[in-house]
Amino acid sequence: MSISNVTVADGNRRSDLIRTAARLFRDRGYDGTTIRDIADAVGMRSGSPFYHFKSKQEILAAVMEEGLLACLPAVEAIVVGDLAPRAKFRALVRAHLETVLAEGHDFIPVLLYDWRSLSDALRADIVALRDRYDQLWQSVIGELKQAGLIKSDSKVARLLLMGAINFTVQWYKPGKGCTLDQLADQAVEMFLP
Amino acid sequence: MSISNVTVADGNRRSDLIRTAARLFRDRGYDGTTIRDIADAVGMRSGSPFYHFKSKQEILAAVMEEGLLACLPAVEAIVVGDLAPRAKFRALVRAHLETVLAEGHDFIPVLLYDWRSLSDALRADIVALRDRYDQLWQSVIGELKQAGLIKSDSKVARLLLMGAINFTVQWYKPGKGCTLDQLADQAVEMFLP
DNA sequence: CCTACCGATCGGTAGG
DNA sequence: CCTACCGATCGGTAGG
Repeated sequence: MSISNVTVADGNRRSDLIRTAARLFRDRGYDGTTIRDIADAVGMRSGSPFYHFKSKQEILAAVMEEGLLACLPAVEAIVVGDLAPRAKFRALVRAHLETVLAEGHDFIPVLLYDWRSLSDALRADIVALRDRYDQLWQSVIGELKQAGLIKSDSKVARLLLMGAINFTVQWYKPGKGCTLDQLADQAVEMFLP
Repeated sequence: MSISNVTVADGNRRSDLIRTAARLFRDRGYDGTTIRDIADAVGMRSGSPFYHFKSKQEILAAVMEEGLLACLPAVEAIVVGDLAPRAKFRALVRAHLETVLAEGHDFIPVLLYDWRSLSDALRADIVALRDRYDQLWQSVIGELKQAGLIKSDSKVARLLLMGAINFTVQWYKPGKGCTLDQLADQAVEMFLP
């Protein structure tokens, strides 16, 4: 039981580091954030994060991995659900906006912003998860195409659509302008006839 | 005349630095590129770029400013031209794809990728140019809306559309998949009824 | 534009 | 997880 307690405590501190790093990485970028920044923000000394992670890079990878693992289930549920193509697309867009824009959801924005900062070795681990996410989108786009709601090449369509949604990270301010629901409605209305 | 020669020579070296910095910033990011990298690539010693620029930040600002100044005229010509709304939008998308994806066009991708890296003081100088560019897009979107080709809010429409196009920077590989012309056609076909 | 250099910062480590 | 530290790198500068 004491071992279990230690494990839990370690897990919490590790989670603290990941969550805090995500916020800092999102605000200042990976290179603009130092280990000291992260340690300060969670109340550790500058050397202590390396008790939980082998390197700063591994913190970045953990942020991205946790972000993907957190958002995949909801999207998978949408995809296997039996909504009509248009409604399914709307749900997908809405879920993605939540993942990317909701307060405290800093993980996927870090993935989008700082993908380049991740070393090749660690990137390989994340790519599999990212591909899974992309495939889910691809399958919904495929249904749209079959339903005649999209005419162009499915792959390019997916990339353009995800690009439009992902880029909201750069301009959307929570509480200003429209809500995420309104934004989802507008996007669907714009992209589907 | 000797003064004029010196000025020209300086201008060339300065341009070399800007162009080379743009390429390196695009490939490795602003923080991932050192002054030594840039100096090496143009055949200078590490201290010499500071003869042309006060700081690394000013090189970044110069890259972004030059990129905007270079792409504004073509877009302005399109906007004041008398194409029909749909054709005008197509021309705008095509021009923007060229700006962002054509080989050697590294300036605007740097602006998109590393906007955050620019200090507040220098960013203020660039914002005016960037706003001008955005306004040109906004006016074309406005024409689309008046023509009934777009239903949703014009500002959100512009941000989503520009996002889709800007995000191509992250996935498009010149010479692989489709050409810029095909990509422009697909985008227009997708976004307009 | 080069030489020679500095001051600061930063990721990371040894030892406890 | 802390203390104490190091080795490397980096933006930038003085003086020519």
